[in-house]
Amino acid sequence: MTTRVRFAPSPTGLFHVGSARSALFNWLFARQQGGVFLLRIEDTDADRNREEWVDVIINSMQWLGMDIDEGPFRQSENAEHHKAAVEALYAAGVLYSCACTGDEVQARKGDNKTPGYDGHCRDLNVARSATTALRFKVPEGMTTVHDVIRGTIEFQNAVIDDFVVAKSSGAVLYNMANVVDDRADRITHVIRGEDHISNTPKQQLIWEALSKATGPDLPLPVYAHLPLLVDASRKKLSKRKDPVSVELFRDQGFLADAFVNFLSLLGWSPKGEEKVSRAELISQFTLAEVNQSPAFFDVAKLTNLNGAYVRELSLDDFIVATLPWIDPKNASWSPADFETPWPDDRFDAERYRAIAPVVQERVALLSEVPAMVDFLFLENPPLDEAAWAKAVTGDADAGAILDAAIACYGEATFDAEVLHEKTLSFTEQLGMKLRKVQAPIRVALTGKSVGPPLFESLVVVGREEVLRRLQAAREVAGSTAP
RNA sequence: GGCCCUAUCGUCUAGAGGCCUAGGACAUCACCCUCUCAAGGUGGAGGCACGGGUUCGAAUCCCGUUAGGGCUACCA
Repeated sequence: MTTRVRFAPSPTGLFHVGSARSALFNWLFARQQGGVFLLRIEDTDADRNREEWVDVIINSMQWLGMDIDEGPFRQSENAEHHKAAVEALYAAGVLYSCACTGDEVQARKGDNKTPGYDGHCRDLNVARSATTALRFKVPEGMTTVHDVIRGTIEFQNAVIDDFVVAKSSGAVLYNMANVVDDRADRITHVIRGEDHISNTPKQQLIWEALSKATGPDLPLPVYAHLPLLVDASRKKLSKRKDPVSVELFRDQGFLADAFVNFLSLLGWSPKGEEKVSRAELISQFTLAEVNQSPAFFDVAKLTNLNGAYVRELSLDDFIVATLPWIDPKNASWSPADFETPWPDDRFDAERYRAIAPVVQERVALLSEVPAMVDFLFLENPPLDEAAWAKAVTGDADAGAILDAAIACYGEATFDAEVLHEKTLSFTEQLGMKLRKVQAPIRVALTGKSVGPPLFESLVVVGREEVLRRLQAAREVAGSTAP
């Protein structure tokens, strides 16, 4: 039997990292088993769904490279099947009509310890109407869930209340719709978050009732409940409270491969190195090895991993990957709320390509690139006041250093090696250290005290412009001379 | 409250009774390298929640306690 798994999100908010991790583990498992990965949008709650969230889910999955074999399907499109299944179960006597309102249930419950519905209408044979819901008649006994990750979990049926399967409006609810679809889609493995554990016995009950009432007699799927992803206060990640939307990470310049690799490390670990390729992930992944305790999403670790992936890119790939941040016109997509610090017409692809190799080694996030190369495309790069004050206007030696640099760079060949040597020699003549001498030159050139290696930067900017900037700085430089 | 899940460095994890003086990664600290910043290298600090069993032997198995979390909707 071929493995068939599904990722079944509800489009009720941003696509967050917890959902992405669930999708990933399903996808990895499907790919490894040579199975089928399908996407089912569970949009039966019309009040909470929004079409734009569907697009976000699909776009995010595409970005992460999780290709879907079947779908995306809309659960809402199967409404007739859901209703037919409900009727079949009602006819089979598994369901009963209930006229209780929520308030009535609450009022009767008082401080009763038993949770949920009290079974008030269970044997009342209430006539079905537009104000009655349909409840599942939970049988006596015990329901046992076999979970690949957690082992056997037993539920006394007495603590499972007679849950609603179809609203008075006729709308079919999650537990029912989900099972009907899983059966129709011939799902073999249900891989989802731990927050669904308590739904599982209900779904098993429905599954078995359906097998009996309508057939076919399908075996229960294998269940695997993934540990939750939690926030800093160890609570389940929330779409509302936590800024963890997948698109946000893409917009900050994380690479999809790094992101996927990091996600795979939450609740699971590969043999050996943590940095593993997608192919290796697919071949190594095992559901049974997924651990059982909740994990916190550590952005610092993701960032570090991302840096490693960035450095590993070929020069061409690096340039293409950074296009959205440096040359938006030629990029295939654009990060939200982002503008290059320079006007389009001042961007120069040749210069960017020349500096890119040394920039690539220095960024962890692609979004860090613009600030590192802005001095190439801006006539007057923004000045870091503190750096300027310390290295140029406030340094008594700055004048002498800039004088020497101007004299030297006016004649030297503009080659990084050569400039390095020549600078070293005037540094010695001044009786200083290169560490000190590079500071005012760097600030004069780039406006900042940190950036790409100085000599490469000088070469890319070019003699004429270098001299202009150094002279401008010289005008205001600190000096010991009168 | 009830049911259920979980518990190894700050974080993610390795660990399937002796290989554990508990390993790795990120973060952190120190040093080295160095034109700034990164990267890299070396080293340091840092953990089995607690209490009982079982066993010759427990991070690992059992029980309890504590703590955290999930669910407890005519949401998914």
